[in-house]
Amino acid sequence: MYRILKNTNHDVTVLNYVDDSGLQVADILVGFLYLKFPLKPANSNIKFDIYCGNEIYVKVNELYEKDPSLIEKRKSLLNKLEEGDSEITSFASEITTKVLKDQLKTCWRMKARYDLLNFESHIISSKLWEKTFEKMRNENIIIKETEGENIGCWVFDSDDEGSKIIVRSDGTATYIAKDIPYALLKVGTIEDPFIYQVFMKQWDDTTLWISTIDNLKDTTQPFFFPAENSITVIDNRQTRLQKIIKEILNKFESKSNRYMHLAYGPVLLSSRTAKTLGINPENVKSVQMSGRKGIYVDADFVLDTLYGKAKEETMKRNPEITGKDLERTSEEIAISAMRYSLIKNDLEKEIKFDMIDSLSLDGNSGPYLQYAYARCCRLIEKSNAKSFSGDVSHLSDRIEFRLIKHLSKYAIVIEDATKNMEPKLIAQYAYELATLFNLFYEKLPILKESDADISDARISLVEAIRKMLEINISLVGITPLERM
RNA sequence: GGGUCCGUAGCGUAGCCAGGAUAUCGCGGUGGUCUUCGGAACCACAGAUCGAGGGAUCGAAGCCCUCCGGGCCCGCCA
Repeated sequence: MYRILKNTNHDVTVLNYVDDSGLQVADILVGFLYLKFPLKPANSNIKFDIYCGNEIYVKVNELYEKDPSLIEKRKSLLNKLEEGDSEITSFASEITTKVLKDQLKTCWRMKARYDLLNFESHIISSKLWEKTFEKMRNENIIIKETEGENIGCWVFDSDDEGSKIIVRSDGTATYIAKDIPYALLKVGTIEDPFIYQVFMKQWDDTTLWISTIDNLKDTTQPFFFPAENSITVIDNRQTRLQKIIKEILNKFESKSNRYMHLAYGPVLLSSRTAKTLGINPENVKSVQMSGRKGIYVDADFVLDTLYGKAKEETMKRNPEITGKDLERTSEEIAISAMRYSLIKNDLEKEIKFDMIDSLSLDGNSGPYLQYAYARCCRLIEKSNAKSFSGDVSHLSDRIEFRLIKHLSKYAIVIEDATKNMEPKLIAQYAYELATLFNLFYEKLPILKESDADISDARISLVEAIRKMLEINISLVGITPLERM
């Protein structure tokens, strides 16, 4: 969506909310401090984020059942984190930063990019949460329960979602609580308290900023808030919580129309793929992933496998591509296969991930689009055409008319995709264009055409297709390749 | 139980919101195209009572109702 909005002249800022506090951080700390997990994984090929998330986190959670004293240790760590114990806090920050950097590597590999990282821990330490809590109390948006099972908690009573605890009876803020000031910040109801610093440069040469608690007042500060419209992109399992947040925004000011939840469906594992991971689902079509249970496939593994296949194919077809070019080409093919499979269907529909099906580079796939583009490029290159002034009136075949008609729908498709937030429309449009082109290529001679007028017209048509493919596949984050 | 989303060939999907004629595409299957403009391609065939039933309509996969089946949400977890 970032690419689509940006290219339709919207001023877009991409925020990434980093969940760097709470229980899961304490779990990892228990692993390092009490269970004496080494600071570096024994196998140096394992990324640090995977090490923490899939080894330490899993083991620690298993051990809680056998050794309840660990739970006490976690609680004491959590308290120290919330009180800001300097030794524990800085260790935690060291760990979460390392995890974050490794997670970003994978995101970047898939061509995601961000403008700003916001940290959950900063929502607390900047007093943003405190101010929001005070406001909500003052305006009676939340009330303190004096009886019943939620006694002592601050609760929001939603009109149609029931009541929701915002602050626990021990005074700590729940998960949803920290989303409220963040939402208020986005629409501009509260002032931005953060100071920003450059975190690093990204793959697309843009700057990634982070909020910081350090004092850097002399530096030039960028402005990130407020936004005219904010789009919160999150799993459709969070729909209920997002509705509650919207409702709370409305209690402050009627700005909730500027806050929208763009939901997407989760990636599930096909039962076939789940079986290969040792789970035996009975009569079930798909299985939810769970890091804690070890039921998952990780993105890097899939990309690495795709990369291997793409490399093999590329070497077979294009022996002259070698070295860095070969690596780059194979990587771009792998990424296009993955990205396209994630966006070609409805955003809200769950994605059934199957290890075997997803490794296919044929049919309705990202590489198919790249292939059509590469074919266009080679035709243009071989034609030695300097300009494209072929006369369309020389075109007369039905397939040529269909192509021209399809090309002309471009603006409508982009508008539709943008207004309705449906990136799949662009993917589908590009796929149909590629399909029509392949048919055209198969049925009609282009360079071989003996009539020069017709040939020129067809070359011009190919150039139009090439350009349109380039624009559209780029919009969905696929890199056009001249050779593959 | 309440809310919500979904059910289209063996599998995965488009079309549904803004109703029109023989329901899209891919994978898989079968059979073809090929002295190649690069076969990651193209063509053909087989494969679907669009979950079931009812309703309004000249007309329903689509809209309304009922039922059946399934997912997700309904934590002082995040």
